[in-house]
Parts: sequence; structure tokens; C-alpha cells
Amino acid sequence: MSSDSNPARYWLLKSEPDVFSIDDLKRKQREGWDGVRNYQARNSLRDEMRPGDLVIFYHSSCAQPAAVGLARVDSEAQPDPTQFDPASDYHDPKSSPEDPRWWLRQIAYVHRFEQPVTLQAMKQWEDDLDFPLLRRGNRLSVMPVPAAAARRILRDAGLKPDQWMSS
DNA sequence: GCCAACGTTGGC
DNA sequence: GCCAACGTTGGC
Repeated sequence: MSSDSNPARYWLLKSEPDVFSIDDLKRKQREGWDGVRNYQARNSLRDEMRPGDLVIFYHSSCAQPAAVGLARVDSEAQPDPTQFDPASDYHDPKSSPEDPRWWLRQIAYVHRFEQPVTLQAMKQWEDDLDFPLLRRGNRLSVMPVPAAAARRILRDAGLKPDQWMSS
């Protein structure tokens, strides 16, 4: 729940569907979003997200890059345990449990779009709405989504307002 | 598979 | 602190 003066924010999380898709999240219902190893994305995860914020789930590096569903931030920041695991691809020997470098959030499934909103379609918007995804060369895997862009995506995905507003 | 864009690393 | 080299991302 959020007050008018402190509205929920919107985020976009990229995932390669061959690795972890919206259907995987739907099946598991909740997932620790681990493996983020970029400082800007880390700062969003650790410092800026709040439980209850909505997440646009985006499929990248695939035949049809697109926003494919909705999720919700479902925890405070937690140290990403993969950074301490020498067997993990995400192991970071320079990090320590006393001063973790990488953080994650639990993400809860909300909805799988019946109509994905493709990157191609978003690029045809008459205005990029200051959406970082549409900026040239963008590589962030965790990014804020301006409210106007989030509304546009949800509308184009065929959702009505009462299907996504938190209650 | 190509390659533009960007982040990180490390020598100096 | 600069910056060239290198690695990664991700659309195409």
C-alpha cells in the first residue's frame, strides 16, 4: 500500500527466456532475483525498490524481445547468496558476508500478458517517455520505468486499471 | 554470427 | 586519474 505522496514505482527486469521466463516465474510464483552484477542495477535493487512496487517482466536476447508479464517486489533487499558460492557463475571473491557487494529482491508473480508488448512496438511510440529501455545502447537489466511508460505497456498488453493497481 | 555500445580492468 | 584493451550485452 502506498500513499498518494509516495506512489509505487515501476521497474523493468530483463531475463533471457531460455534461462528464466515468465512461465518459469508463474510456475514458481516467487523467485530471488539473483545474479545482477552491474552497480547501477544493484543500486536500484538494493536502495530504490520498495516492497509492492510493480515489475514489468521483459524477455531479452530472444526472437521477440518484449514485455511479457507483471510481477511485484516482494521483499526488502537481501544479500545475493550466489556471490559467496565458489561453484556459482556469479561468485565474487572480492565480496564478503560482512560487506556484501551484490543484493537481490524476492519477486512475486502477478500476471502473464496475453498480448506481449514487443520492443518493436515500443520503439514506434511517438514519444519514448524517458524510458531507459528505448535509449540507444541501453544494457541495464534492472531499470526504473516512468509511470507513463508503465501505463502505456499495461494498456497495450490489454490490462484494465483494476487489473494491476494494488489494493 | 555480427557489431555497436557500454562497463570494467589494469598499466602507467 | 587517464585511457586502451578487453569482456559483455542484446538487438538485429
